[in-house]
This record gives sequence, C-alpha cells and structure tokens, in this order.
Amino acid sequence: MARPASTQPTEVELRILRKLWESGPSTAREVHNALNEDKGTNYSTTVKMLAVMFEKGLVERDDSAFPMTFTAATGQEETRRNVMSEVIQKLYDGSAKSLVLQVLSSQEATRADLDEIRQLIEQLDTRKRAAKRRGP
Amino acid sequence: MARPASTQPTEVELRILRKLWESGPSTAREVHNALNEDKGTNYSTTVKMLAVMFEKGLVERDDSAFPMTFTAATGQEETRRNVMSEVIQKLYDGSAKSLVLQVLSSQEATRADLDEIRQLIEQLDTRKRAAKRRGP
DNA sequence: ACAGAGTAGCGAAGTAATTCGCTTGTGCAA
DNA sequence: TTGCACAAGCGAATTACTTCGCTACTCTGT
Repeated sequence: MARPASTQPTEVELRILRKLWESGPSTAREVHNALNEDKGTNYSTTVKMLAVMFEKGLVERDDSAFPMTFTAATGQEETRRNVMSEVIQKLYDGSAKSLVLQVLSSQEATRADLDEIRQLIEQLDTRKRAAKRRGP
Repeated sequence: MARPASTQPTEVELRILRKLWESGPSTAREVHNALNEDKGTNYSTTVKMLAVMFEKGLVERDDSAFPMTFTAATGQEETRRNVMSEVIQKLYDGSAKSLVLQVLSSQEATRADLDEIRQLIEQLDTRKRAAKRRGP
C-alpha cells in the first residue's frame, strides 16, 4: 500500500538541476542561493536535497574539493526528452503531433518562432524524403 | 516541514480523468475496470480515489443515479493546457518554441504529421500578418 | 593553537499520494 | 422478505517528498 517513486525529477529536484545545468559545478551554498530567490527555504534543506539526489543518482559530487561541488548527472536534453516522452504518453496518448499542435495553438509564438519551427520541419522532411529514396 | 499539494492532477488521477474524457459519465466500477487493465489495484482504491478527486473538485458526481456516475470536472483541452504551461515554465524557461523544436527533433513524426503541423503554422502566420496590417 | 564562520550529515517531523480492509447501504431475484 | 452481490464510505497503513534543528567537522585569520 504505497506510492511508487516518481520516475521523473520532482519539483524541487528540477529547480536544483536547472541551476546546475546553467552554472555547471556548484557548491551547496550556490545552489541554495539560486533556490532561495524563489523560495525561502533553509540552507539545511538544500543540503539534504542534494544528499537525496546524490543517493538517487541525479547529481554527481566532487568531495575532493572544499566546499564540495555538485553537477547534474544527466544533461538537460536528456531530462527534457524523458519528461516529454512521459507527458506525451500520459496526456496525449503517445501522439507527439497532438502535443505540438496543441502547444502551438494555445501558447504564444512570435513570427520568428514559427519561422524557426518551419525551418526545422523542412529539414526533417527533406531528410525523410531522402531516406525514402535510398530504400523503401 | 511539508510538501505543497500539487497543482496538477497526479499520476493516478490522470489515468482516471483519461477514462472519463474518453467515455463520459462512468460508474466507479467502469473506471475501475479501465484502470485495472494497466494496474492491479483493488476496487476500494478506485472508489477512494474518486472520493478524493471529488473533494478536490477534479470530478463531478451524479448521485441521483445508482450506481452513481462520475464526470471529469475539467475538459481534456484545459488540463492539457495547464499541464503544458507548467512544463514549459519548469523545463523550458517559458519558451514554447524550445519545447516544440525539441519534441519535433527527438520524437518520431511521420511526413503526414509534419504536414499537418506545417499547415497549422501557415494559418497562425497568416493570422498574425493580418493582425499586423490591421494595427501595429 | 584557537575562535569564528561556514560546511556536511543525521534523524525526525509533517504533508501528500496511494493503497486497502472492513463496515454499512442498496437493489434484485428467488 | 430474505439473502446475495455489488456500491459507497471510513479510517488506517505505507511510502514519497520536503523541511528543518542540532551536532560535528573544516578552514582561515589572528
């Protein structure tokens, strides 16, 4: 009778990861300061969080340095892919297309944004066409 | 010393909502059967979940019927928008564009999918152009 | 070498989410 | 109308997540 551990980083974990992605190796204090701009948590809390995340394998630790420094164990790209792939399953029945269509129509996007996206689509499309010609 | 309640539907809640979106008003038994194809939870659990969700306002209840039926309180569209807007904030620094670009390049999309997306972009683009002409 | 300031670790508390056993209620069929 | 099968509700147990108080440790400057 319980709750299964989440497969994705939690709320606070994600905030910490963001700081680490942005700044690279950081001390607990640095992470804490970054967090504390939003929330008003205690330094102990940050340290504990980092410890927990270390046990989970979410961050790496260099304790040869003093104060020791932490790094994200998985890159931002990979984490984004993981999270998105779960969201797509859970919320869009596995259809990335549905998600993209919905986000595009409900979120603000500038002309420039749309252009960029259009360009990417061209690229993907061309690549697909080429693949098709090479082999069925 | 605590954890704030999540603003978004949780794992199990989402599964239940999906069933309700798909089938409309359903009895606890129906919801349970749908859930049980994936997980092997007890009927009591489903009933409890529905009760909790009812208190949270996530589902509505018609108890004039017997057995009583449940409906999702918020539509699928709205829920998707909410969740996505949070994901975009937490994971993509508020940039819907980044998200779309990433999903398009990392998830499978068929030519047809890309076409559909391209069309939507044309539409949005045209609309924006028109708006611009009407007034700065 | 010592004091002061900041670092690291531990254990416990408190809330949320998920699960179920057990009790009570309801409707139908014999 | 009595009993059976299923519906609904309650409270408690269990795990995950987040938070912190307190203790012990490490540097640095005097």
